[in-house]
Amino acid sequence: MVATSPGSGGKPKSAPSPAGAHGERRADARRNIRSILDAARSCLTRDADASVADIAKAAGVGRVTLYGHFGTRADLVDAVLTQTVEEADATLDATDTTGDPRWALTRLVGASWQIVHEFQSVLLAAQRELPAERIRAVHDRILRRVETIIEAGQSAGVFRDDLPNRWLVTTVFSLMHAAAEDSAAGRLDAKDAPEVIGATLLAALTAPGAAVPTATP
Amino acid sequence: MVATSPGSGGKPKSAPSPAGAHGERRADARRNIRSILDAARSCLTRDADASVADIAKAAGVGRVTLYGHFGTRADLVDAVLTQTVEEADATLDATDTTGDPRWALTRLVGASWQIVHEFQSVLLAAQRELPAERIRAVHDRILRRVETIIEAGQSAGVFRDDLPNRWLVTTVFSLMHAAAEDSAAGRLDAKDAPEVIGATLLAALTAPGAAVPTATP
DNA sequence: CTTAACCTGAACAGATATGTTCGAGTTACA
DNA sequence: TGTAACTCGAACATATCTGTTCAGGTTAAG
Repeated sequence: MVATSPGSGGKPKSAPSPAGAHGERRADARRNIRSILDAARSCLTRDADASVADIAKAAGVGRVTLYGHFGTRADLVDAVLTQTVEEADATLDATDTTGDPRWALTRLVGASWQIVHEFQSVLLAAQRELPAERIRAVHDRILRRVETIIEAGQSAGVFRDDLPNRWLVTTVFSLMHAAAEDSAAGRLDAKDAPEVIGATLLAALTAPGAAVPTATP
Repeated sequence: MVATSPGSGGKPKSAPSPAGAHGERRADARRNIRSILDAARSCLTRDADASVADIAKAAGVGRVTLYGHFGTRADLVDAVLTQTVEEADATLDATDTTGDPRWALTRLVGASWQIVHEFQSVLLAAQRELPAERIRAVHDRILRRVETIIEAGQSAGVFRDDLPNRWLVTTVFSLMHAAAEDSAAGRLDAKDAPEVIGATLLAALTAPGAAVPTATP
């Protein structure tokens, strides 16, 4: 037996917990986990259906080793998604979300676009393997960020208040990912995307009766 | 041999063409094709990953019979998608798209919603099996319809002209399907959807500097 | 009625994954 | 340097689905 603790007798799936609790693995193990995660992201970015074997090979690691760290393909995909989203979240941490909520949103879109665009395929893989609620949960922090900006805009009277906020958040995400798809299909130039998305969202969030803001200053 | 003409020697896939050209099949064959198509739509609506065996059983037909009519699972999914979209297109034919393009669009959204909502899972199945370009092609007529309304709105000066039209079309579709997902996840009441989508789109399509229209008269 | 089209279940062929197990070899680390 | 953690490849065990073939039974249609 490698690392799977044979404690409980249930399904041995998705519980390769190696040492005690976490983080106390050997140096080479940690190194391999990194390699696997990197390779997985790289492979899934190119092909959302990349097999575990492909990923292991790309990581320069045996398939068995991979399964020693990730009990299931789904676990691996989950880990990659989580890591990627956390990275995006870190980027957003460095983004100014103060001032006029309209430009705050514009900045947020601009900062997110790169990652949404590049790792679109990872999300696709997740959508095929993970339950929708899980994906939603992973995005929770980012979702909240968007909601906060929307609420700020509503308080400031520059964003509409006549639709459910959850829907407005959905709108933001939906258009970002739609742009990523259009970009992948060659229907939208990636470099134009942030501006296009921003312009669309700014209008979409404007209250009926109010004027759509013209351009980001 | 059942119906597959052994004419050419290439791959016998996706070419179960039975009789001469088309339509000249026996009555029971036509009946079964209908059953299969209906069952497939029903099954795929509940589960986008429904197997061919499930569909055949639901259709009250042997699996072999199914393969006699549809060379491949992909062919079947394609047929179901095509039929569904054509149905939607027929509905849109009965929809008034004259008059103010803003309300024409609202009406179009309202007429489409029911089908988009109900058969969302069929689209999902198609996205897993068919190339994106094919899906796009199937939607061609509907896509064009939307584009026509957008152009009309631009000519009338009520829709924005500062973004690529293709993107505006994408926006319309994206929000419709996002609403379907939100609805399936219980985040949006299906009966509110047409109004919510319409209100969002009307704003999104408004030109910078102009006022967002208030409500459908 | 006669025949060719059609249907049938069962069984075969094959691909393609995912996980797991094994025995033996490395490597980190105290 | 000893030992436990870790890794390796290969093979095994499923599983699951897609397509295909067969041999014989129905049914539509002229």
